[in-house]
This record gives sequence, C-alpha cells and structure tokens, in this order.
Amino acid sequence: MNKTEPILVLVVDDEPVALAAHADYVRRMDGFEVAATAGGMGAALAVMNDPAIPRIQLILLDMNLTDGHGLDLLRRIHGLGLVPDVVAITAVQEIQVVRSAIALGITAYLIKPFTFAAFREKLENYQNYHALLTERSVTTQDAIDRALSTLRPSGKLQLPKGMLSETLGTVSDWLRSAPNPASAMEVATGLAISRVTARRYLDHLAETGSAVKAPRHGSPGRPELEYRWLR
Amino acid sequence: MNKTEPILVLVVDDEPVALAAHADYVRRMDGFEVAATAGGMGAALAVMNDPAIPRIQLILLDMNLTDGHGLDLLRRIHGLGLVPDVVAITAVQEIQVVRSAIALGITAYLIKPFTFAAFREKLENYQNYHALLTERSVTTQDAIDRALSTLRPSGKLQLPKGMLSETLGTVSDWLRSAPNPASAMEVATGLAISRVTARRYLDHLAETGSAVKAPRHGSPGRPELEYRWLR
DNA sequence: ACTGTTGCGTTCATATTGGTCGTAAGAAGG
DNA sequence: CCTTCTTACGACCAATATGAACGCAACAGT
Repeated sequence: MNKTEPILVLVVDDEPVALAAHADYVRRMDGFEVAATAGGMGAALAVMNDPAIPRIQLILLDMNLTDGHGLDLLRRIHGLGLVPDVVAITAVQEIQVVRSAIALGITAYLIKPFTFAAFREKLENYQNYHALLTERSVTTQDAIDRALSTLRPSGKLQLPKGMLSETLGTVSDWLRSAPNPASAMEVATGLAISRVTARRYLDHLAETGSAVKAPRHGSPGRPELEYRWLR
Repeated sequence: MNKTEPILVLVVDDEPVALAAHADYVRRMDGFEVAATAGGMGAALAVMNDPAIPRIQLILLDMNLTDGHGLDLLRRIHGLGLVPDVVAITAVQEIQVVRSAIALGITAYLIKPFTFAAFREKLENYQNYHALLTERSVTTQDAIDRALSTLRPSGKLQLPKGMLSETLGTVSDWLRSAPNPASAMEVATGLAISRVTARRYLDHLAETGSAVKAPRHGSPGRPELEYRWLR
C-alpha cells in the first residue's frame, strides 16, 4: 500500500472570514491539501485555468458569490472540460437550488452554519469514495454501487433497530486499534461478545462505509470475511 | 397522499433495439412516463429544446452515441440552463468515465447488460429521492441527507451461486493488472487461492465477456487455458 | 503410427464460516 | 409488581473455498 497523495482542494467563498475558516477546516484533515482559495467566480475560474496550479480534485463551493452564482460557476467549469468534485457549502435552503446542485453533480450539500464534525463527516465520506474509485482503472457495477454508497450520507443519525450506540463504539474502537484486519470471530473473542453480535455491528460499519470487508483465502473451509477500518 | 404526477422520462440510445427495450422498461414502472425517445445527441437536444414537449425530469442516457459522447450531451443540456436528473445506462466500465459521470451529477450508473430488477431498483430509488425533495420549498440539512441517502444503491448484486463479489473483484483486479495473459494456476499462486477457485472465477469472467480464454500450446502436457482481460 | 508421460481441466466430498430464527436477560414504563 | 420493548446469545441451516482423485489432451520417444 503506497502512500496516497493528498486530495487538492480549492475553497471558494466571497466572505473572507468564511473562506479562511473553511480553508482551516480542510487543513485540519489528513489527506487533504488546500491548493488555492478564491473569493469569487472570476478568481475561481482563473485558478482552474491556471496551468501552474496542479489539478484540483475537490471544490468547496459557496452558492452566493458577489459576481455570480455558484451553480453558474460550476457550469462554467464543466464547460472548460474539467470535472472536479464539489461540496456545496452555503446558507441557501431553497429546494430548487438544492435539486439543481445535486443534478449538477455535487457530492455533498452543507448548510451554514455547521460544526466541524459535520464538515469532517462529509469530507471523510468523499475521501472513502475517492479511494474506492481510484484503486482500479476499470470497474464493475458492484464497485460503483459500493463507492456511491460511501458517498451518499448514510443516515446514521438514526442507527438501525437492535443496535446500541455504546456497543457500536466499542466495536469501532477495537477495530480501529487493531493492527491487522480482523474477522468476526476474532473481534468476538477479543471483546468477549458473541460472534453474531460482532458480525452484526461489523456489517453495519461496512455498510456505512467506515470499514470494508474482504474474504480471507488460503485455508480450507468457507472463507472468513475480514473487516478493515478505513482512514 | 394526493395522486402524484408521473415523472417524465427521456430515453437516449443510439441502438434502436436497446432504445425500445429501455423505454419498455420505463413503461412497466408506475409513476414514470416516457415523454420522448432520442437516437442520438442531436435528437436529444432537439427534444430538450422543444417547447411543445413538457419538462423532462429524468434522462436515461447512453454514453456511446454515434454523434457524440453522453457526457458531452449532458454538458450541453446543462449549458441550456436545464438541470434534469440523469441515469447513466452504458457498457462503458472505464473508471474515468464513471468518475466524470458522477461529478456531472448522474444519480445512478447502470452497466449493460442489466436485469429488470436492477433497473427497477435504480428508478425506485430515484422515485423516493424525487418525492422527498419536492414536498417542500425550503429544506434542512437533515432532509437533504435523507434524500441523498435514498439514492444510495442497495449494493445487492446478483451473482451466480457459489461466488462472492469480493473474490470476483480481487480476481478481476489481478487479471487486469497482469502484463500477460495468465493461466488459472498463475492466478491461483499470485492470489494465494486454490486453483479450482481461480478457475471458477476466471470462467465466470469469460462467460460474462470480461475476459477471453485461449489454449496455450507448445509445452508437454495437456494445454492450459490462458485468460486475457478484455477492454 | 503407437504408446508412455506429463500436466492441467474437472468433479466431488469436506472443512469451516456466514446468515437467520427463536429465545432469554435486562431496561423502561404503567 | 406486571407488562412490554429492546438487545444479545445459542443453535440451526445454508453457503463457499479447499484438496484429492479422476480423466483428458498434447508432446516425445520408440
């Protein structure tokens, strides 16, 4: 596993205070790097067109810019033949704007004001999505679906019936601190819980995109699924 | 619950057989209506521009059109100021196209060939998403996240009995990155799996058209079949 | 041309694990 | 104190990779 290159980010906001704050949030995240900032539509287009600036992969985009609308900026960028991913960060709550933004390809929509936790969740989701789709050069339906699953919000604000947030935290912590990917049985014995329970929580982590599962081959018998913590 | 108006769909494909088939699939779904069909980029743009045709809300879009690329068509439509939702339906499996399509706002990506069940799942997901975002005129972060989460693919993939999607992905990756065509034995030793398992998955790849197998002659012993990844 | 050798394709039984159903223990509410 | 809902456990059935055994196709030597 080679070291992954950071995701280059362009932050766009016409309010200097918000611009600095968002850029700072990005710098606090591992795997991301602020490649440039822009205070408006013109500046953003200049950055995207500048050959001296390396390829931007993600844009944090405010909708209400002084010299235009964020969605127009996005259309202009698309018109240049560029297809960066975009996280919309705005105070606009009109459904029409939200629908249009989603139709134009934003990967997340963050309504201001927001906490760093909310911000981090969106960017981590994008990070997982990005990792899943850059591994290979050709893909399958299954891989696309899994990548999209990690990208869309998991709605984990409300965890499924039959699960306790405390137990979920315990399992998450154990898996995160595990040096190697672990099977359901290993987690179960390590935490002194039953295999079924461990598997149920591990599966939830896999579905929400916090972990990935892969079969472990080489020994006879049905392959056991090992779970690996992401990030 | 008042009766909801049907979602108007435009189907785009340059193959008349596929075009008719996809349109027929749409007609079999409740809540959807085929507003028009188009056999190419020009025809699709004409439909979108025609004031006599009511507002299209969803496009089933093929990528490989005779007179252009599907992604270009999507950019052109955006350039008209229209923001329809799009489901990509294509045989293209290149990661670059998939990434671009997602960045340009497609709500689902269906790789041909597909079953009606897979098709229905994508459209039903979109239907739920559409219903959630047309209820109100102003929304909240929570409502947006819930709407986006309905667009998450369920991830259930129909595979032949006796096969695991994760293992299939592993074998596909190995074969794809192999410089030369590989035999079942070479794949088995390279992935630390048994020869039988490797051969079963390789055979599946050959049957689905992702790979071809050819006998390798010249050495004593029964000729071994070598598998080569297809673009 | 015939036959032996060689190595792989193929089949089958087996070893383990995954997934699901019913049930018990514990907490919350009346 | 009793009822009810929730969560974890135990045991069953189903599923998947493995290894060995069998058969076949091409090469090589006689």
